[in-house]
Amino acid sequence: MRKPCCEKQDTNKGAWSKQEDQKLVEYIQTHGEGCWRTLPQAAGLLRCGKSCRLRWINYLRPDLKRGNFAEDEEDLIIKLHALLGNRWSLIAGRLPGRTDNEVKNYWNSHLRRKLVKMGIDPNNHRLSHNHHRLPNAGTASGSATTSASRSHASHPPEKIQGENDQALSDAGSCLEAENHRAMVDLNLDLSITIPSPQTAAIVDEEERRQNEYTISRELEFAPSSTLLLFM
DNA sequence: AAGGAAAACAACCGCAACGAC
DNA sequence: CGTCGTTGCGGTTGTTTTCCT
Repeated sequence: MRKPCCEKQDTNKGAWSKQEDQKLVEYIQTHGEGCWRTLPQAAGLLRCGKSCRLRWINYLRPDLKRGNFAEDEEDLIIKLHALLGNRWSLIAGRLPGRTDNEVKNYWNSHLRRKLVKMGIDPNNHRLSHNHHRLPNAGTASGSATTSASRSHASHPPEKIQGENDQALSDAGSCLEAENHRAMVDLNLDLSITIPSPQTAAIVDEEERRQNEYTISRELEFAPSSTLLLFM
């Protein structure tokens, strides 16, 4: 039986105090990021390691860029979401100074609504049925509509199988055809190397990982501006 | 000014991946 | 090669703030 990550009875929960923040920052500045499990005790914090890690990554790290998202950041998030789905850490990785939690929250509170207003289904980045042609859709935040309207990318190609098994099983086989089509669309819109649609439908776990790697690599090396050009 | 609703933000939880042994 | 411990991720919930009536 695995031990829980922290002893529940002796840990603080909820908002962090200034003193706690200070202890954590000082400890990490002195010792660096190390074993999160042992860090709280070493730093004299009554927190579980997970909580410390989250606090550091999301709020205390010196390289964080706080404040409002710029328009180009918004744009990039939308486009990356269309490509990657809810993989916030990957998306955040393309936005210097932003954390996955921040991006996720911003998506849920701002961008999701924004897309809905534009007549775009934020789940799949396609035009909603009741907005077959929205005069200005796609102007406000760039050309998200372009790919969004044609792709079914909330389940990005490389995660069609596996990660979304439950959703897929619910949707049934017709969705596979839909996803299948999305892959073709992605190829058209995003210029991303994806295995042929024929193999995609039956891609196994290993191939899926491989695809994921391919896309990750492309994102890793493609400058943001290049991505913008594609979308 | 007060109260309720909505939005925004912060943090927790559970699970999966990964590495060490 | 299997098991275990740790870390990281994504979903979700709780709290605070802002807006509206």
